[in-house]
Amino acid sequence: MTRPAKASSYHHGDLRRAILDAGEAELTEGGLAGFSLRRVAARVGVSHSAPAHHFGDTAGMIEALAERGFHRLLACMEARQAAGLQTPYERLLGSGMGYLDFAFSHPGLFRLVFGLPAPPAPESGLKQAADAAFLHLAAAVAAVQGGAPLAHPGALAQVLACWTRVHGLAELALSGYIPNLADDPQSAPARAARDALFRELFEVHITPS
Amino acid sequence: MTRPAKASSYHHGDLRRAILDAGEAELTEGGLAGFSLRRVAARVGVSHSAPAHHFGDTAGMIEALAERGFHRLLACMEARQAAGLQTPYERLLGSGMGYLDFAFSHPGLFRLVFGLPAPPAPESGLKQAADAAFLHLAAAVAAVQGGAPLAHPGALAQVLACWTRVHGLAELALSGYIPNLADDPQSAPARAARDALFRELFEVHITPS
DNA sequence: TTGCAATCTTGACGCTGTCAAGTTATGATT
DNA sequence: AATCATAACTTGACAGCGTCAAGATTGCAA
Repeated sequence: MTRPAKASSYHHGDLRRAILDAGEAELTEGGLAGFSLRRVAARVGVSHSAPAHHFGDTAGMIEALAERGFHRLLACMEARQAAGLQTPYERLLGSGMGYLDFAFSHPGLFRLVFGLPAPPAPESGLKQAADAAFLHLAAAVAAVQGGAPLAHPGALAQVLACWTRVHGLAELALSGYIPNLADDPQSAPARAARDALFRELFEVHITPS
Repeated sequence: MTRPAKASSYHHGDLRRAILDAGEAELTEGGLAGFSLRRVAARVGVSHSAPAHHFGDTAGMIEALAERGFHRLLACMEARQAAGLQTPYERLLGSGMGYLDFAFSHPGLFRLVFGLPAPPAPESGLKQAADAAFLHLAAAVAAVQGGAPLAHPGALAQVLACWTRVHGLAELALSGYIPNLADDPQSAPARAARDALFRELFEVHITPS
């Protein structure tokens, strides 16, 4: 339950969340390139340095947005995994499709998240959010292989193989390098096309001749 | 043979190339985030708006750098493919390793190149450079499969599978999400570790249970 | 030699992030 | 109930940024 915004000028009530919402909207509309703390502040209707008060500086706000991004990524993967068929393999594919859903429904946020260096500080919320998303994937792979998540080095390689494949597809498709995949990315047919291509590429095995 | 820079203030001699060199250096040192036309100009020793004269605006300069980036990417792939063993499959793996070489030796340029939308204009130098890199990969895959490059839809899927795998690995490793791969990226052991992981991930096949 | 076009500089404008200082509201203490 | 420390937010200033218009310089061709 979030407190509603107040009418008075000072003490907005939930300004931190409001600024993050506005930042995400700015990211959606203009991408990371034209991102500006002052425009975010103007969109919320507060002074130009209110964001810095909550996030320190630009890097701090970017980091807070990235943490949000990881939460959204995890939510997308969980939603699609749950909607998948009942075999572990289909559920793993569902997680990958959720990964693609996130990339195409929040392209600016996706680029922001993975443009940042991996969070090093173990106690940061960003690191925890990133770990949660990674562990979701590891568990999905373990469910297919029938062992505990990341039980042995080979299991890590399996997880990394899945991750790099879906991530590479997301990045290249988002940039427009994969034909007929970036047109009207929110539509149901576009999503179906992404899913089909992901399934195909995921299973391709290049055989040494 | 490039003309040497002149001593006189006006008419530098080869300013366009000098500015691109400086821009690449700035990218290496500070990444895309802190990129500034004015610092590039200062590094070359010309006025603050000299870059704009050659590239129009910031986007124009970014685009010119991206074209350079694709050329470097192709050169890295060709170098490693030539150094590979004689089987087509090993040569394909070599191209992928060259892709990783480029990503780790020019991380800022790599991020710039693939952060841009795919070039739409067919006559642009950027589009031609991007196509050349893609065709190199398509040819390497075709050599393994024994057909002409991109002869049928299945061949395109094979190429995309290779591309998304190496690209996803490059992106995630560059961000530091893959352990023990971003430390001292230029060293020979680091490169060997990248190559080994790439080879392993490239061949992993997730089997439906 | 003259004139023109390309090359580069200079100066100005608004926008940006950041910092220091000031203003207002909250909530705990007395 | 009055006080006061503190958190929340504003205001004003500063340097750096991209971009544009105008001016200065140079090479080249006629």
